[in-house]
Amino acid sequence: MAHRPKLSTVAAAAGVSPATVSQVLRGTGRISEETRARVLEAARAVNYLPDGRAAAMRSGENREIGLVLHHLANPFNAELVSGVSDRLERDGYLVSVLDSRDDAERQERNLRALIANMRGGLIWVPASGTDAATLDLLAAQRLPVVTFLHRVSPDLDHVELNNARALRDAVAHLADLGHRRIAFLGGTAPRAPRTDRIAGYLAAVAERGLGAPLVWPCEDSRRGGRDAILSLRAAHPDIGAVVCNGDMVALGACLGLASRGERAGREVSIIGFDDVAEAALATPALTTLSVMPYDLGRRLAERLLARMSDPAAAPTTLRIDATLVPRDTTAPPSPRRPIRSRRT
Amino acid sequence: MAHRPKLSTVAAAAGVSPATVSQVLRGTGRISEETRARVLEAARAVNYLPDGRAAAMRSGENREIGLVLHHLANPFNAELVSGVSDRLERDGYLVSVLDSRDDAERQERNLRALIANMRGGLIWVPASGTDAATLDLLAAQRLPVVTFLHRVSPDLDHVELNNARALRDAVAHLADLGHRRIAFLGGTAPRAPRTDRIAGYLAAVAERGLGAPLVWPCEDSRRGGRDAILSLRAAHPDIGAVVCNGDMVALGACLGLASRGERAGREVSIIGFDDVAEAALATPALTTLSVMPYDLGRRLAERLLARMSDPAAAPTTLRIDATLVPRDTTAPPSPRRPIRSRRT
DNA sequence: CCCCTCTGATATATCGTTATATTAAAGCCA
DNA sequence: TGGCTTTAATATAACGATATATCAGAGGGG
Repeated sequence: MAHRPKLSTVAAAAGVSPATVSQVLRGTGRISEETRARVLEAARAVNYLPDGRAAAMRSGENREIGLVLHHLANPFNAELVSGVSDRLERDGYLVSVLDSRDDAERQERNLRALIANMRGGLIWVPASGTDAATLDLLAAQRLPVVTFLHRVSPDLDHVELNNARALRDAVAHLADLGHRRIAFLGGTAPRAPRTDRIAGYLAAVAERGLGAPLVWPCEDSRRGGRDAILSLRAAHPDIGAVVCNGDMVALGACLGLASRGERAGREVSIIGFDDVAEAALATPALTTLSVMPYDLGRRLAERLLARMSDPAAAPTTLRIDATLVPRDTTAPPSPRRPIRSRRT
Repeated sequence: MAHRPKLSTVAAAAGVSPATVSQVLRGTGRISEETRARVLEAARAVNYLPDGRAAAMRSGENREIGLVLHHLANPFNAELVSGVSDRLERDGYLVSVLDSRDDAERQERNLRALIANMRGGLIWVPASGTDAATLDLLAAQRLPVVTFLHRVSPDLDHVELNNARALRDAVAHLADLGHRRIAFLGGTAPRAPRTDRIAGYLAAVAERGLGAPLVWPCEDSRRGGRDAILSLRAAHPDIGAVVCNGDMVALGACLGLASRGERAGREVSIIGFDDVAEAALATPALTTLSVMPYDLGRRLAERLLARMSDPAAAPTTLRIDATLVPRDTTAPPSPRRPIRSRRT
């Protein structure tokens, strides 16, 4: 057998017509038990797998879902992917993941290829610099889309975090511990998730009457966080607590403190954002704002399924609250007061 | 316009036949400059994107590549994905990533869906428990495949690491520093990459005439490494150095030591495997066996491209050497002798 | 002035499925 | 026995693109 088996291969092997094979495999139409068995056996024997493209083209159905995000290496995203996949695979969908690396041009390429090749639906964390042309393109394809984190259009279903509230909670936690000078650390982009967080941070600092706010930008990565905490410590030794724009930044900051012989939760209190698996595991364990990425993925998937089943419904927005998980990197500001590690 | 634009939509808009539109977009046939311009303008105006499925079906070409691996959350894999994608996107392919989570059943489902929907090629890290039926299925589809890490068939192109040699280098490095009792930490599966590493480890220990070897299994994750180093320290306090089955295990082991108030490179020397980005960044910086995952991804991609361009060629095997990168978690076994942090 | 080539466009068949229409055979009832 | 329903299978026409064949008209040469 020189080529891959197709419907007619199975038909020939079973001695029936291609139409019959299709009906057997799809479970439609009237087929006698005897031919059904013969067809199934033949399909198994030649290792037949249907060509989903042809099937999808004819039937109009499509069970492929694209998931486009920024940065696969971030464990938050890895957990999100698991949540999305588990939920959608349960309904027989195939989820393929693309990493735009937050580059609008790569994202555009990826989306074009994705749309060209799979027509089911899209879960999308838009990259910075996403332009209107990309949105027009998506709209024209009538593809069910759910955006996450960054809203790019009022016409698309959207899921986002309640960032302002989360930051308020974080600042409140630190203020309750007795901290007066609290900085916000991380990010550089002047767009929605980060600006919302900063707004929440500034509002909370003002409400509580705390010391002058300080926004200290850095790349959102472990390395960025490590370098930033060092420059921050050098420039503002009086900062006693830091809320970070993500766990990777926070863990990087912990590393930075460690390299100075200091320790998060002693000289400086640190709060992350995301609650990646590593946060509970680190030493000291990271206090962070948990959004349960796996569960979030599931909810994103369900939004998309809802959209696919009713393409005409009005666009929805879902806002998810983060909950503060106190661990060992936050403590009262008493100088030189070591804390005992709480096991996790 | 109620539906997504297709070739005939563009044709109508430009006042030409669908065949002409196809020729313009594909750059084939003879088309006057004037109609070409009109067609391109029309395609842009209606936001046309070709249906790749129909095109692929007719032309037999396919520019979709699947990448199936174990565990997206491991940064090693994230870097690998980048390398693969960058190389293949350069040639106009779409790479979609699936995570089998090392579960043979999920892998089988994923592969079936993948093969059904995309017909270009596959880069595959087979899960444990991959069975012959899966291999038969793949073989019957005549899909170009490159396996990575785990060889499952002599008929498929394969890329693997020279694990035995890498472990030998690691043990040699520790022995040269003066260590006598060295353990191997990590993994549980009794299959190829790990058994090769253990074999190399045992051989090196024997050759060097070191103290009794010790294989200490654990889950290959940060958590697994952390827990394992604690139980290992408790059971065998005389072990002075550990070679780990991956950087995640090694970094976990460092965390475990830290939670005891110890430090990798002081009480115990630790060597990882993979050289993920975090390794150089951690405090202390992790000594590890580097395989340059990004570059490795590129090489995998090139293997696959070669296979796709010549499906009849004999299957090849590529064996990649890891190089030891000494950083701060390895040092002479002198008790209580702190080492200076080497910046990276 | 007719035949031939060249150009630029269109008509048609095809890829591998599935949905629908159609047919062949069998069973039933009067 | 003849018409009518029921069952089980097949024939046929799409889906949206591309490859190939075809065609109409312009220009050129004898």
